[in-house]
Amino acid sequence: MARRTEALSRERIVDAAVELLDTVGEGGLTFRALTERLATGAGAIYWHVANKGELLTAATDAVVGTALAAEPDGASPPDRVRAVALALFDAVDDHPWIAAQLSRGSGQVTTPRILESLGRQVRAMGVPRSEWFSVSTALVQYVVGAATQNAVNGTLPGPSTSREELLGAVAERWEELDPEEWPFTRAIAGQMRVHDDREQFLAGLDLVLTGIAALHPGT
Amino acid sequence: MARRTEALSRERIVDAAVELLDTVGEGGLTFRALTERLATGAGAIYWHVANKGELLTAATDAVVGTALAAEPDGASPPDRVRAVALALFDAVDDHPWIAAQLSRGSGQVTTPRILESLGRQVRAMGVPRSEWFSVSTALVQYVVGAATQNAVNGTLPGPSTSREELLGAVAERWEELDPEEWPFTRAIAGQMRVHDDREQFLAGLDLVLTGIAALHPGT
DNA sequence: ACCTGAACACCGTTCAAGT
DNA sequence: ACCTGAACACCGTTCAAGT
Repeated sequence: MARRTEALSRERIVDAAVELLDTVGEGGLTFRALTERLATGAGAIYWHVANKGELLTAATDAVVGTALAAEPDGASPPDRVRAVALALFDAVDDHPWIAAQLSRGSGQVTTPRILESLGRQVRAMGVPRSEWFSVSTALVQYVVGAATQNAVNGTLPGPSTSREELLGAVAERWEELDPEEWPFTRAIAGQMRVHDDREQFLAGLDLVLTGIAALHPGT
Repeated sequence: MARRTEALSRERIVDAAVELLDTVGEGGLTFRALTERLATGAGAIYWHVANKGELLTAATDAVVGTALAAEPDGASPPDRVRAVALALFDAVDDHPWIAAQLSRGSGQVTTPRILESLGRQVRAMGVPRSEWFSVSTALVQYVVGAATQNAVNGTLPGPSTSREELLGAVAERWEELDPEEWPFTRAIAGQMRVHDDREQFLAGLDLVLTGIAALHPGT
């Protein structure tokens, strides 16, 4: 708290950006808000950061990097895949603005982190080398895709809405669809209301892991 | 071409928005550009559309809706899953701005279309009803996630760059990484250079489909 | 080398006024 | 009911000037 006049640095700028994104959302990250928060001028920020896009990429990379920094816990390679996947899932859940970011330019920079982390487990599972690329990429796509879409579902109405209300609202909308045109979606609306996001995420991951084990039985 | 004075309508506005997004990209969709293209004033557009967000959602929904409109071709349910998945894949490939959109508010509106289309095939595969939600959701997450991330990879440098140059650039970046820190990513950099996106997308889909068949053998 | 802050060009949205 | 277009508030970025 006593850091009145700490030197401006790229790191402090990125930290402030993450804070703003977390508290005020994507629309709240503004150079004016940043200058105020950092008690400086706009030009000072531009000295350390090329533009807003680079700042968003750096913020995304910082958060994901932290989430994946620890060596993944788990007795077996599939368990470690689950650990990595959950770490990312929780990071996106805590910082929903990451979702849109990963579907933009930031993905180019940040995805390799996820690929490296998951890929090592693919290798450890004994998948033949010729399939490393295909299998690890598919795994990354499921994990990032699922985590991302989950965050989308979590941010429709006001920030005060509870998880149950949110799922209930979606379920209600689904139940009002024309049954002629939307038979399947209507049939599962009830389960939307009661499902658990993390469990569902892990269940989907199990499909992929089972598929890997079946199609590429390791050594 | 002779439609000099066609009445303004929500549909014409959305069509113009899609055109702008396709040609000038996400940053090119501007109310000024729209008014010029439609030869009208800003207020006229706001009469038919609440705001820019709604316009983006409508544009996304229109494109995805068209892509999924046809009954999916295929002899078996898995084949029809592949048909639906490829239709979406190609739509995102042709309109890369959809990727970011699906990771934002538009997902809420558009995802049910994809869920319905894929879910019907899940049902046809004989997956027990209690697993419909879990399985269909996971499938949607893989398909949307993979299609989305693929579009991210396709739009780094200028629009003139060829597919090979693009993959080559990514592969090069990966090959320059520190091998101590990035052993796996470096090991697969070569395959990044030569892989085919659609094939890779289908290979990943096969992992999921195989997992479904293994964990939820139908009737 | 690093910071200040006014200025510029541009954007989404509104609204009184028209038909 | 639908359209016009000027006006408003706000944003990202630049840059001459300072230290």
